[in-house]
Amino acid sequence: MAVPIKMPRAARKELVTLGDNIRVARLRRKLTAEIVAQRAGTTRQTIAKIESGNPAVKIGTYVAVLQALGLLKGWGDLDDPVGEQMALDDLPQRARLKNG
Amino acid sequence: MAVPIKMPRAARKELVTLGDNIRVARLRRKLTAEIVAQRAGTTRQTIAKIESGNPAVKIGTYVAVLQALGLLKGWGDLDDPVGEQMALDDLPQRARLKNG
DNA sequence: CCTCAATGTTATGTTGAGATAACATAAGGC
DNA sequence: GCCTTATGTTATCTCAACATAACATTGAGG
Repeated sequence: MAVPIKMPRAARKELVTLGDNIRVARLRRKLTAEIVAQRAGTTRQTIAKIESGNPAVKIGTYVAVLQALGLLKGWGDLDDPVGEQMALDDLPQRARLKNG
Repeated sequence: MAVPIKMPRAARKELVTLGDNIRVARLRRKLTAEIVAQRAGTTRQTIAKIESGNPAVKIGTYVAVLQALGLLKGWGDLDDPVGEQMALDDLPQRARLKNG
């Protein structure tokens, strides 16, 4: 029960992919869900949720699991196709809509 | 109040980086937090939490925000340094500890 | 195969995430 | 500088995520 949550297909698919990758990484390392759970400070059941792509899991738990598997480095670096230019310092601190 | 949550430094840092990247992407697109929140089906406050790297946010919300900014594609594809080889099909379905 | 550990599944209680709302502050365009 | 509005901040309430626990199933190895 507890149908995971309503989400756009593309988004859900991406989470399932991430979950699959995490599971593969875990099995490659021959680690049980229990062990990874302990290392990440969570439970076996939550690991299962992550590996199944359940969107209702805190990102902090995801990150802890990635770290437990040695997959964390550079994870937060998403490259933006839109922004070849402009770093945070060069951007306005606020967005302003058209007729403001 | 509400100190975000206890986490390893590296993990926290990675989340802050992700949040920064999301903020930059939003500002580049000249979108207000309010607009992004609507598109992602959440609230302005939660967008703020994400951009500040708060680990206590559901990953589903993160994904929805990434999608709202056009940053979703390929996000779930993390490359595992350990596994040059072996796909999911070739792996045992369960991990088995040493003296099993 | 036969065993046992790893995983699936379900139930329950607690705690905090997140929605909602209201007010304060400050950035940006004019 | 003004004025508008994006964002910061705080408070309250609800509901579900997560931990815990107990039982069922199934795969990996000997």
